[in-house]
Amino acid sequence: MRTVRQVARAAGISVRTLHHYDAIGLLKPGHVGANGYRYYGREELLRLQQILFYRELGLPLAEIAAVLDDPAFDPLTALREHRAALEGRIGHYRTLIRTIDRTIASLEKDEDMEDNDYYAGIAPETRDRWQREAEEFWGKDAVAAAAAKARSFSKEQVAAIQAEMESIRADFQRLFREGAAPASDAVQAVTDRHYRWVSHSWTPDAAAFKGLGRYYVENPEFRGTYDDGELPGCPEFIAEAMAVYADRSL
Amino acid sequence: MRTVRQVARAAGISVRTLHHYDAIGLLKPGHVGANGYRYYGREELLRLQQILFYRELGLPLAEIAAVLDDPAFDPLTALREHRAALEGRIGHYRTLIRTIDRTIASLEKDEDMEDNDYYAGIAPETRDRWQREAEEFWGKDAVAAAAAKARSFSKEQVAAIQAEMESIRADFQRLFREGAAPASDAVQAVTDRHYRWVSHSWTPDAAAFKGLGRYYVENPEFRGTYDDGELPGCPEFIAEAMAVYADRSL
DNA sequence: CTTGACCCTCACGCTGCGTCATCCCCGATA
DNA sequence: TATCGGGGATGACGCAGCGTGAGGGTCAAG
Repeated sequence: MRTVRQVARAAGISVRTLHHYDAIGLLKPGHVGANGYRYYGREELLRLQQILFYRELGLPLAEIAAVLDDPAFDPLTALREHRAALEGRIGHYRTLIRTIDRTIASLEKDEDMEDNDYYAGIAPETRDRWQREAEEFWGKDAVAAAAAKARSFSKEQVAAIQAEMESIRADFQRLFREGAAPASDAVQAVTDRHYRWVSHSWTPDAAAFKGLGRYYVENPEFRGTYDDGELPGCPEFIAEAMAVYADRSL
Repeated sequence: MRTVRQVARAAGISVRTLHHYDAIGLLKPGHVGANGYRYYGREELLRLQQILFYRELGLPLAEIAAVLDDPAFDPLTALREHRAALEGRIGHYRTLIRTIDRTIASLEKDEDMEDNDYYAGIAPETRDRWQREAEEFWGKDAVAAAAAKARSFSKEQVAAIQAEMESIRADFQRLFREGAAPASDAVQAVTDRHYRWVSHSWTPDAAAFKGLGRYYVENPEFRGTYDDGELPGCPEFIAEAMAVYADRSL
């Protein structure tokens, strides 16, 4: 029969943790003295070792309780699910790291750039053509307003915005390759980010957002941006996702 | 001037989130009406875009506030630190996954095994090699005695013992990462647990315990167990702790 | 009997909102 | 003008897993 402190020292945890485990019913002391003192026996120590093992693996305490208390609950299943969850997190973090790398790269480049232009790095004649096309599509005023707004961003903001667009594009392409449905949650989530991205310089309504989607399909320049020469149908996929998004959320 | 709902829809976040950002001072409305209504202008929307961008990268809100509010605070630095933190988490998760894989393997093997073998889940040829190496190191008799003792445990005991070893290993690695001294109380406490763990099947004297430490350093199999491919020096650290322990307590 | 070392029970804090519950406000309609 | 529906606002609890006091009994030793 060991006291909380003795158990805590032996197991390398805190007394508070034992209190907590007792409170949530994960590990109750073998005996409780008349004075309220907790006493732990061999059995509890073994259970504690099990708990700490699973905890080390990152399983939530509730899962641990389920594994230990429900004999029908298969630890193999629990571990495999947990493993999958961990891999998912790793993938997520890797995506974040890639985006950060791109942001860092463009921030570093930006430091020796003078103006804050979204389209820095793109040939002037191309930019002019884009502008003419955009004006035809949405009107001169809208384009001018968007451009003015764009110029108001700081270098960091521009860099962040560029990086975000790269990330969105990559996500769209990945989902397209994976065969996701335009109306699926995953695709719609990316579409939402895309909508917010567009909103940096312009706040389109449902019709305008759908129009932008069609623009991606019809304009060869944009097609090339999204299909990368090897993803035919990707622009249509994105346009469809945008149409769904517009109908649902705008 | 947009209301909370309008901003929330446009940005794809919830009204509650805006309330929250206001409460913690991350994003305050441009104006607050006499009725207490929050109104957001262009400036606030721009700031919100920035916030959401960094949030996607996984930066905590406090960090975001620092980046946006302190002009002296370099976003490059913040991003690089965050990147490093993400990589750290990835490494941690990978370690967990390896441990889980080992556990799954031993659980699976255990199911069609009759005897309670410590090294369930490890390929027979590997076990044989370990055995030969151990016999060279400590002698045939000692190894045979240890093996016999090991077979006397129940399944639960074996599981507990395995769990304890995992826990000890994790503690050693953590302490090593934290830069603890081999002779420090914390490290010696874990070393004591390790000594007691070893004693399950074998009661080494001071010289033998030190020898086991050297074995951890020299044997690539054990090195890999302790340095996990990213903690070079960890085996030496443990060996040193064991030597100190042996001199002091054995 | 007094320490000093332990034990106990609250209970807030941290992260980032989700989710009610309760109540106020505003524009449009009957 | 009374009313109603769609917001808007302010608490406040909940979640995960304890850390960290606060305030107050208990116990063994001197």
